[in-house]
Parts: sequence; structure tokens; C-alpha cells
Amino acid sequence: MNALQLEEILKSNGYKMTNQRRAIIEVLCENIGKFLSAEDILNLSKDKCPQTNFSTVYRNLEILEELDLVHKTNMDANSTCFYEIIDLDNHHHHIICTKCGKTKAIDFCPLEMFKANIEDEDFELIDHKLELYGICSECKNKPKK
Amino acid sequence: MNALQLEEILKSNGYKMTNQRRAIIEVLCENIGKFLSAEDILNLSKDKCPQTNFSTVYRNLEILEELDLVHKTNMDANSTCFYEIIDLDNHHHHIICTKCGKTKAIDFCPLEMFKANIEDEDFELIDHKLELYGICSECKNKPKK
DNA sequence: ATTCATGCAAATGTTTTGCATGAGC
DNA sequence: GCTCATGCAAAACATTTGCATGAAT
Repeated sequence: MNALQLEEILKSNGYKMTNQRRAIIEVLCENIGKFLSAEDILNLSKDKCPQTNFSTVYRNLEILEELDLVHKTNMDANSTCFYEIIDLDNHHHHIICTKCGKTKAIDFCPLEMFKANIEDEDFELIDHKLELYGICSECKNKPKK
Repeated sequence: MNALQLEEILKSNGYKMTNQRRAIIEVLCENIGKFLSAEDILNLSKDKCPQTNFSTVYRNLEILEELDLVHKTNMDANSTCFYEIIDLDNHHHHIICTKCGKTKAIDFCPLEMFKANIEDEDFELIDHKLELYGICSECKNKPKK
């Protein structure tokens, strides 16, 4: 999924293309595999389109979410949410370092296993969230300050 | 894990037992397997100890979290957090109905599988979050309003 | 010309904090 | 008596919204 593809999808859904929107989309596409906060997205977008504003970031994230183009999550259940473009061709989960926040995509997904166990019972599965937390080797080897 | 056990753990960590704290603990223990919001906990605790206050609920949840006795999550990444007592003897994940919010504990956990794949690489695994989302049979059969 | 998008500032909702008071040990 | 816990009100924080203006089609 690249920025131009996203632009097409948005246009075909009746959305207009603005410099702010383009900046936000590009930032998201340049950071597939990473989690960005709304603030990260704002700051990176400002490099491309300086007048980009917080409301605009949130409003665009909302649109992208509705179109199922962005995945919203929030790491360790504190208040800040993080966003990532959904790359449908490359479904993956993450392992996240609890010290420095660095993430790494992992490609194993247990969903099929669950489907076999659960689908025909009470719930029809439609989505799932899996996040692993750990300490990356860099942080593990770093002496305590 | 029951309320009395929790009281002992808190006492042995130097925390005093108050009616508010006892109410909060009891509420949490009576709702293992469900997710409660801070507001839910406040309301249910008030039935047992009417003067219980929001700050007190949050402060106690913070203590319980620090002692790894409570798990904090937030369903579908909206702002409200949900809390559940960690039942160490009975590690489980949940499937959550996206229509009505009903949850169901599931006992399959893919962690061991991941450990084999990841541990000796860049990350030392210390925690994980797995949540499944679906539509429960009740909601599936309900006619659209 | 019309519709959608934006910027700003104010509002929202949850969670956190400071401080004085009160309760447990 | 000392320490921890609480209640209240205010602050903090991320996110959302109303409204007037501006840009895209």
C-alpha cells in the first residue's frame, strides 16, 4: 500500500485531495511497521506541509479508519493512541519494547487456530488484536542509569 | 484469587485496609472474566461503601496494577480503559462482541508458540495482549433496528 | 458554485494531582 | 503519633466539535 493508492481510494470515496491530507498519508505510508501517535503524525506532516493542524490529523485519521485503511491501537493501555496503515497484503502483529517503544513486525498469526476453536460456538470472529511486549536487546544490554 | 487473598497481599505490601479499598477489591473479584470501566467500579463500589470516590478508585487501581494484580486494557482503542483482576491460576484471553460488548473468556494462548520463534532473537518477551473481536450469536440473530 | 476541508478555540471525557482532612495501624 | 488514604476541586491530557473561512472539484 503506497501513498498514491491511498489517494485513489480517498478520491473514489468522494474526498478531496489537499496538501495536508497528502502529507498525512505520505507520513503514514513511510512508516508502515511503526506505530505513530497523532502528535508524531502531526510533526512529520508539518515537515511536508507546515500549516497542518491537530484537528486535521485527527479528522483524517478518522476517515482512514472508517475506510479500514488505518489501524488504531494503544500499546500498554495508557491514554495515547497509535496509528498504522493497514497493509492488507502483509498482515502482521508487533512486538514492542516496553523500555524504548521500538517495534518489530512479526509474521506469525494465531488467528486460524482460533477460528477452528471458536467460530462455530457463540461468536463469529471478525477481528483480533495481538501485541507482544518485551525488552529489546539494546535496552537489555544498556546499563541502568 | 479472592478478595481476602488480595487484602493479604496489599497488607503485606504496607497498604492499609479501608472500607473503600475493600469495596473496590470485592467488586473486582466478583467480576473476574468481565471488563469493568473505572466508572463501573465506582458505581458498584458505592453499593458497598457509598462514599467511594473516583480518585480513590483510580488510586487503588494504580496500586493493584503496580503489584501486577490488575490488568488494564481498552477494548477497541477508544479512550475508556477497562480493568480486570489477573487470575494467575487461570490465564486467559477474551473474545469481545463489537455490538453489545459482551465478553467471553477463552483459554487457548499462543504465547508458547511465539516464545519459540522470538525469544532468542532481538526481544525478550515479557508480556502480551490478545483480544478477539466478533459478533455474538445473540447480536447476529437480532434483526437490525 | 457547490461541497468538502481546514484552523482556531472551546468543549469533552477520562484520568491524574495538590492539598487539607480523616482513618488505620 | 505517624503514615497512609481519602475527598474535593482543579489540572492535565488526548481527542472531538462548532463555526467561520478557505480550497478543491
